Amino acid sequence: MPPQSAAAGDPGPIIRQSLPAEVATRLRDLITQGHIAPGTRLNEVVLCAQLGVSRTPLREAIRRLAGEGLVELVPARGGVVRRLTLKDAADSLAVLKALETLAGRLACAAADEAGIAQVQALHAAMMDRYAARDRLAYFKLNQAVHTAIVALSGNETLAWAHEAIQARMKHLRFIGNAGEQKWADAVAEHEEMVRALAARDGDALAAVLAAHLDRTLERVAPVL
Amino acid sequence: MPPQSAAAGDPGPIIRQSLPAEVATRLRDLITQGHIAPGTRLNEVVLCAQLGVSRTPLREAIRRLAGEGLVELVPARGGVVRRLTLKDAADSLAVLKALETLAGRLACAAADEAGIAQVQALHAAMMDRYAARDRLAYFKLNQAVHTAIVALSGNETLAWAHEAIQARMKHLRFIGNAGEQKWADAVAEHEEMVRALAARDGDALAAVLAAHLDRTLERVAPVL
DNA sequence: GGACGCCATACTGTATGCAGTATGAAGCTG
DNA sequence: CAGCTTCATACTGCATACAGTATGGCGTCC
Repeated sequence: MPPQSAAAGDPGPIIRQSLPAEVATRLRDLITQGHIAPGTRLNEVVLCAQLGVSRTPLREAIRRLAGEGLVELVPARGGVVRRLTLKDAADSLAVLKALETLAGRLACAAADEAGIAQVQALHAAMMDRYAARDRLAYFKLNQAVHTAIVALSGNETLAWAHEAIQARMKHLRFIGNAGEQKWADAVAEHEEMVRALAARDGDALAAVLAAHLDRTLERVAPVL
Repeated sequence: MPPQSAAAGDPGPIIRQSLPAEVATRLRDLITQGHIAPGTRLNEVVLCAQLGVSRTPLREAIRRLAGEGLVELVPARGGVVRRLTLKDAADSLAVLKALETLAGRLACAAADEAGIAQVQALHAAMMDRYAARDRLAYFKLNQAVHTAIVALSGNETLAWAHEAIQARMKHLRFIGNAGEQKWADAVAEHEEMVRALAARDGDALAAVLAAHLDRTLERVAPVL
């Protein structure tokens, strides 16, 4: 969501808030979008040249991703991109279900009108990208909707945990959106979600979110 | 749980699996046990001398703790020990409640006899330390019981998230155990937990865990 | 011919040097 | 005397050099 200021490879000219954070974001994208395959060793020198930074901030970024569970740190061999099993996906989705269910109830109780409007705006933007069949943008807005709903709960720990676990699943969700019917189903479920939120019906929202995540497992299972 | 081999300050003689990990553990203990107060800036050079390591692994340890949410990383000022507010505690406990509730149900359904026996053994050990009023050992075994129950669920993501959030609360729980009555209540609730687990009554276990965590908030609230 | 052991290589892990920046104190001015 | 500016200091963030270790190829021995 935060605009990556220095997209080019050369040393950014403007102010930057945190180099390792930025590097981590870029690396994360590289992994989730499949440019670095699961099981691949992250060669530090190569990535240094590729991302235009030195080893120190790169290493910190790798550790950060390791903390999120995207890469595994094996001693004396560095970081390797974590390979997700079907069980991993099922586990993560089960936890996401518990978290989003809770978040949904809290959001309906605590959210202000502006927050709900913001979710609706994100949803509308997502529908727009869906209509245009812009998968990458749709994908990002999809995640943003879920994140926004969780944020509405007002529970920061909840948001933190959700973000961390969602990050692990990004790759799966990204490649798992194939199939016109599945995609349409997911979109329909999102419609329901936003309706339930607008009506502030916590139970309904929780139910829809739970169902949505169950279906998500079915949608991503084939790729594993 | 893993035995810290090189407890002394000098460079460890034997094999070590990962220096930053070990440093992170020691730093974590320092923070959770209150030797470093919340709000304190982590001066790298001082801690280097204190822990007997160089800046690089220490920095990595600090980043690791930042990833767990124990310390906050402010640009150009390094790491400061995070100060928990009442809201933070309430938020974390709400999430723990969702996680442990789920874990309890899964554990009752999936655990094998050996696993249940192990939890019972930990509980017995905890009761022993309670009888001896050994607060530090009780505290650690208490955490271990919760962790073991979550592990019995067989859901690795769940275990990961639980561990991460529990780490943030360790300090609070450590200083929040004051008061003989509160302590006795907590122990009684633990008795119930283990009984429900042994009976494989998922609903009952979930209910007890939920109540236990609600009470935990009441127990730690006074210190905030 | 196959298997074991040795050696060269490449990569990670650690230490240290250097630059940028925030901070606090001292001096100056209104 | 108060407030502001300026400068010195100390600390973080980054870069790079060094050391330790796993790995893959090659030669040798059985």
